[in-house]
Amino acid sequence: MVEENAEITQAVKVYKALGEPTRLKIALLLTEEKNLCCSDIGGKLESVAGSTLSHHLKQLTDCGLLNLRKDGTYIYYSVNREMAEKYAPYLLV
Amino acid sequence: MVEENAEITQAVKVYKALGEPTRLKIALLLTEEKNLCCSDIGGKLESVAGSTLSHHLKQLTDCGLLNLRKDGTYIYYSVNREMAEKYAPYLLV
DNA sequence: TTTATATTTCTAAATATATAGAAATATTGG
DNA sequence: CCAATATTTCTATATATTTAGAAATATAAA
Repeated sequence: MVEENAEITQAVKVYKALGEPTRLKIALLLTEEKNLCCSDIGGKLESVAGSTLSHHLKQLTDCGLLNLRKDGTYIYYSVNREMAEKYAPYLLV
Repeated sequence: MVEENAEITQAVKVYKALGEPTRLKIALLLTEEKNLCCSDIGGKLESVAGSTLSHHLKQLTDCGLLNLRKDGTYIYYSVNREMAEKYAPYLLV
């Protein structure tokens, strides 16, 4: 019998985060170009409201796929390579 | 500007399929034990209706992650290793 | 052919998710 | 301090997903 455990819960979170077009694009963007902030990312996607973007970035960071670095008013995001390698090396060009 | 293309659409499908606990468990089950049929799988999961299982298996096969082989009344499923290697080698123990 | 078993399709309901506007919070620069 | 900019939180709505019962379909075995 397969059970729900922390391992599975974690993997599901990561794959759920990647299983949505805007979020997958964000992850791909950040493998090409490191350290983009929320509004940089918004500028590279077609018409996404800031609040929407914020929710997507939260999911991507909550599952551990993105790292963030605060610098003043800005928050710079980058892909956590260990996580990408473990769950989705597809992301890593 | 990041655009929606066939590549991204395909990857989103795969990750969406894996981003749900029951489906991830099915995928993991099938990497351990090849060629299980729908009801075998049902027997290894906790209380999932046949119709529900059928929908999950459809999503997993539609995105290309599972192969199927019909044999009489049964349909045997197995993981498509190329796909798993490309998108989610995490699955492959 | 009838029966039993496996799987799918149809349908409906409950739940979850994506979306964005408005207000709130945070930080920098003037 | 005040104004400008970045991001988040709150709230609501539209859409999508998960779920399963019942009926339908398919195949094999008696």
